[in-house]
Amino acid sequence: MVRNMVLTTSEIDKLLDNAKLRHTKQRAQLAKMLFKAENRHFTAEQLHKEARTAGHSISLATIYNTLHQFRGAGLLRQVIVEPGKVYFDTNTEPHHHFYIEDDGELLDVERDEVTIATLPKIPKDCDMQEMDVIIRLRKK
Amino acid sequence: MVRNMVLTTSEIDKLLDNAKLRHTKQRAQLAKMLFKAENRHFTAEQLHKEARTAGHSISLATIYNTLHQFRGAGLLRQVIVEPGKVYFDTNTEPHHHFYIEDDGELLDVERDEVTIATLPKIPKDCDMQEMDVIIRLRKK
DNA sequence: TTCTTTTTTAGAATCGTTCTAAAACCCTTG
DNA sequence: CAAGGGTTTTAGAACGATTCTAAAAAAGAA
Repeated sequence: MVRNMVLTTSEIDKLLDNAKLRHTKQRAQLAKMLFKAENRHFTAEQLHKEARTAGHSISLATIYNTLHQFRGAGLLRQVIVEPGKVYFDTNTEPHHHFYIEDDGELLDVERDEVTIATLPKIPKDCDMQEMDVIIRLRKK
Repeated sequence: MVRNMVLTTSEIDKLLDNAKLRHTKQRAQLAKMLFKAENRHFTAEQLHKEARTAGHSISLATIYNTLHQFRGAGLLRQVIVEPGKVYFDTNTEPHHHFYIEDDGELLDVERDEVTIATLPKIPKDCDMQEMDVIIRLRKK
């Protein structure tokens, strides 16, 4: 996917097509906000506020619906680091996270910055889904 | 700490002393339920139900208060694997987790079953607090 | 015992998230 | 372009886990 700038209208059309989602104003606006050059971490509330600030009137319910649809389409990933709050991440490549507990900030850790030499034996009746590595930090 | 069986009354006294908590019926009952030979994972609700089944009448508020106090004393650790639900773990040694998504079950992974050869550079204004490794599994 | 402080408690409040059902929208087809 | 049928959006209610509140109970000190 092209991500070195804000997506053009036709790129958004393509993105929604690939995700098998109908084209609506709200989904296009959110896609445009989210899929830019830089990956980002955010919560539903944060995105809602940001959308309102940008002049888009999108209900919170639609934010949640759309985030889950984008996630289902593999465009977003969930990160769970704190009780009672879900972060979303536009970086869907395998990677890890720093979590700065003081201000609730998430930072990506590239996959090759953590080398995992041994993995435990997976219980034989299970398949591995994914591995999350979260390094919790505190400001000095 | 002795943990190869149910704690005796005097061991519970010692545990509460070390934690700098006053001795109350509820804290003693919960300590007795939690700190046994086997480490365990549980939520506040689960423990509440279990306490009622065991014939102890402990309010949910007290369960939450006590779990946080035990955690503050280093007797419990929190594990966050699912939005909107906190697990507690009696194993406070550094270790990792399998999380079986189908039934919400947590399993310990001993520290030495995962070898982490390289760690990322910690941002210079931060200290590492802890590292959580969660391996998500799904039943075949 | 009596006094003071701490703990427990039931229930209200809160927070993030999901649900509901009605209105708005989108996409045909005639 | 109008009508019709399926989707999407929406406001607000509902929900589940957790925290708060303020009053009653228990603990410890004197």
